[in-house]
Amino acid sequence: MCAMARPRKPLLSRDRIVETAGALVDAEGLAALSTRRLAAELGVSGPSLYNHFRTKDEILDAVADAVSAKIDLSMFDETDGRDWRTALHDWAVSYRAALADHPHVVPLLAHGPGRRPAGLKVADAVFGGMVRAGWPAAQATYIGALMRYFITGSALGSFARGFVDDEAAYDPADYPHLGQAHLLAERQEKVDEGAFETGLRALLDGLALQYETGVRGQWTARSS
Amino acid sequence: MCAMARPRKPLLSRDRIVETAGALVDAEGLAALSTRRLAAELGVSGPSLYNHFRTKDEILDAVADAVSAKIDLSMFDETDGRDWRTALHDWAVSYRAALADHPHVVPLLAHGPGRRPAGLKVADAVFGGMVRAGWPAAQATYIGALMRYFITGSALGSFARGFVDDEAAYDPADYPHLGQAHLLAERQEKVDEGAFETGLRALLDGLALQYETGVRGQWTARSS
DNA sequence: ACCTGAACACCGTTCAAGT
DNA sequence: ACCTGAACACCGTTCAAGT
Repeated sequence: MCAMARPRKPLLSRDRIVETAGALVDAEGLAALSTRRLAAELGVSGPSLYNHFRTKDEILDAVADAVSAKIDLSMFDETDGRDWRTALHDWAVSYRAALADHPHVVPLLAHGPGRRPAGLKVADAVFGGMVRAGWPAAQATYIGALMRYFITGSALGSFARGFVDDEAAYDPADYPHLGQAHLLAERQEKVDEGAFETGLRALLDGLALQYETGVRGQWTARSS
Repeated sequence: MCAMARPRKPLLSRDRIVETAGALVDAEGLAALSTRRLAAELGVSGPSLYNHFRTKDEILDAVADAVSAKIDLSMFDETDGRDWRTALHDWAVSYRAALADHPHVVPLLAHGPGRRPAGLKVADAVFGGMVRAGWPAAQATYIGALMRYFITGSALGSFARGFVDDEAAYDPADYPHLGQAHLLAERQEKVDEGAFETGLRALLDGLALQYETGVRGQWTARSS
C-alpha cells in the first residue's frame, strides 16, 4: 500500500459526495451524517471533503436541493395558465410525493429556498403560474407561501406517527378524547393521506372563493 | 473553596433546567444547547444534568412541551361547541403566536406530540371540540392533523426569510418571475402574516363547504 | 489540485468517587 | 440522593505535509 497523497484521477466529485450523502441520510437519518462517516462511505479520509465543499452545511444544502429538483413543475408551463386550481393541486401532490420519498431531508427544506437553485425554480414557477392565471402579485406570493407551509408541514410532521403506539400513554382522565389515539400509529399512512387530501381540497376550495370575489371586485381591496 | 460533592439543598431541579434550556434555545438557537453549556449556565458541571434527565433529548422534549402549554385551548371548552369555525380560527391564531414566540423550538414540536402531556392536551382538545360540533371522528382527526401541518409549517419556514436579501441571487434568466424576491426579506413579517391569514381563511372556508355537504348528506359517504 | 494524518476545540454520556 | 472530575468515543474543521 503506497500512501498516495494525490491520485492521478480525483477520488471525489461534488456529485458523488451529494449522492452518497443523500443515500446515507435517507437510510439512517440526518444524525447519521457526519463528515467522517460520509468520508468513510466514500473510501476517503474526513478532511478530503473540504476540497469540494466549504462546510458540512453546504453538502446538506446540495442534498436538499436535489430533492427539490424532483418536484414536477410542468403544470405551470401552459402559456395561458387559466386553470390555476388544477395546476396547484397537481403541483402539491408532486411536491408532497417528493418530500415523502426523503422524509429525513424535509427539515432542511422547510426553511425556504435560500440560494438553492432548484428551490428557487419552484418558487419562480408557482409565482409565475399564479400571476399568469390572474392572481395579483401579492396574492400569488401568499399562495406560494401558504402551499409550502401546508406541504412541508405535512411531510415533516406525519401526524399519525407523532402518536405512540401504546394505549397506556393516553389516560382517559387526562385526555378524554384520545381513547383511540394509539391506533393512529398503525393507520398512519391512511390518516396522513386523508388529512392531506382533506386539507388540500379545503385550501383550494377556499382560494377559489377568494379568486371569484377578487375577479368580481377587480381586486380593488387587496391588490398591491 | 471546598469541593462539595453533594450540597444540602439540591442545586438543580427539572424546572430550573427546562427554564434555563428554553431561554438558551430562544436566545441562541438549538445548536447552542450543549449539555456542557447548559450546565455552565446553571453553575454546575455537565454530568449533573443526568441526575434529573436521562438524555439531552428528554430535556428538549420538556422545553418543547412548555411551549405547547402556552397554546390557548379555552375556545374548545363550550359544552355545545357549535361554532367550530370560530374556535378553530382562534386556536390557530393562538397556536401560531405561541410558536412565533419560540421559533427555534418549532422543529422539536413539528414531529407530533409523542408522549408530551401538553402536546397531547392540544390534540385532545381540538379533536373533542370538532366531534362535539358534529364532525365525524375521522374528519375530526383530519382537521387536527391538517391544522397542525399548516401552522407548524408556517412557523417553521418563514417564507419570506427563506429568501436572501441580495438582488444578485435572482438572475432573471434563471428565475423570470423572482425579480422582486430580494425584497421579501425586508417585508418578511407582512408577507408571512398575509400568507398565514390568507391560508387560514381559505382552509376554514373550504372546511365549511365540506361541513355543509356532510351535514346535508348526513356524512353518508365519508363517515367512519 | 487533491488527498493525508495530526491536531484543536468541541460533543453526549458513563462511571467511580465523594458527601 | 446529588454533585464531581476523569474518561470514552465521538464531532466539524484547520493545516502542514505529501505528490
